[in-house]
Amino acid sequence: MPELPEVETTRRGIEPFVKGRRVTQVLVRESSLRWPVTDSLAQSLTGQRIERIDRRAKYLLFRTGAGSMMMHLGMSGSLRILDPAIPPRAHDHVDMVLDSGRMLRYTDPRRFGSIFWIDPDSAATDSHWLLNELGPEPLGEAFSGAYLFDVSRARKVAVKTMLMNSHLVVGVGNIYANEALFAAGIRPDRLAGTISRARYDRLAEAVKRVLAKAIEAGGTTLRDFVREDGSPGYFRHELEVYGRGGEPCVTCGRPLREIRLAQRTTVFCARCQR
DNA sequence: TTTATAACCTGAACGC
DNA sequence: TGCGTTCAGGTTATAA
Repeated sequence: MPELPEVETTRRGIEPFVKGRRVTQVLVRESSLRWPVTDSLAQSLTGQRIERIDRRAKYLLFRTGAGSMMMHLGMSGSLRILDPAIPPRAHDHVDMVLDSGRMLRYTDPRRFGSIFWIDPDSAATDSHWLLNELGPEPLGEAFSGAYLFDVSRARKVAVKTMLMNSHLVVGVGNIYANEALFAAGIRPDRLAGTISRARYDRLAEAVKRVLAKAIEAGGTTLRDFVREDGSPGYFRHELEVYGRGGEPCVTCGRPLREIRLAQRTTVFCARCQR
């Protein structure tokens, strides 16, 4: 499920219940996620106080004085704040009981997510091997039209594929890549190296706008993280192209085209996007 | 170095 | 109703 806005919404949703709390018990029910959840997680995290939760790309970093728990939600992961007495259901893989009497529960049917313990030095500098080659945050100042123009010059790949390359910019998944390219009026299959600086300015601005709007929309659902039923905190996207192949373009009314690009469903308007 | 493809899993939706 | 097929919002490893 989660793209960057959902991960950020998750962070904001659980932080009030987790920040400042000590972890009294860690229960790993299923350790075979994207990478194995090792014993060091429970050993190191138990007894620690979580000082804050940061986000880098789609990773959540639970900071403690002794290191950090680094978590990725993969394609189907979610977190909820629950009463520890609530029995686990299928795919509830990890529980973290807090000294508040509540519990943070990790659920992930497809098990594409991951949970690591990282030592204090790596945690302080974000030098973990999964973090240290990531591109800039899309909502930060380092991400701009000038940056995109610069990194695209020698590339012979479609602009949408480049936008989803986490080494160049993090957090732009399939949904928001489609949406941002529509907003910027750029065809997803246009080669990255052939797009002008001015158009990259529009694209960078569109990426920021689309992501910020989605994060804002997530704000209305924060309370869902403490509900027992249903999946937490995800919101209905207001999407203009994704999932709408064949339907009329919201701008010109022509049917939206759907193609496969780098194995991912890609939707665009052949008239509005050039 | 850049790009393409396979792989990790399960579940939902769809067609027959 | 049941079964097989396809697809899913992520990311890395490996091959070309």
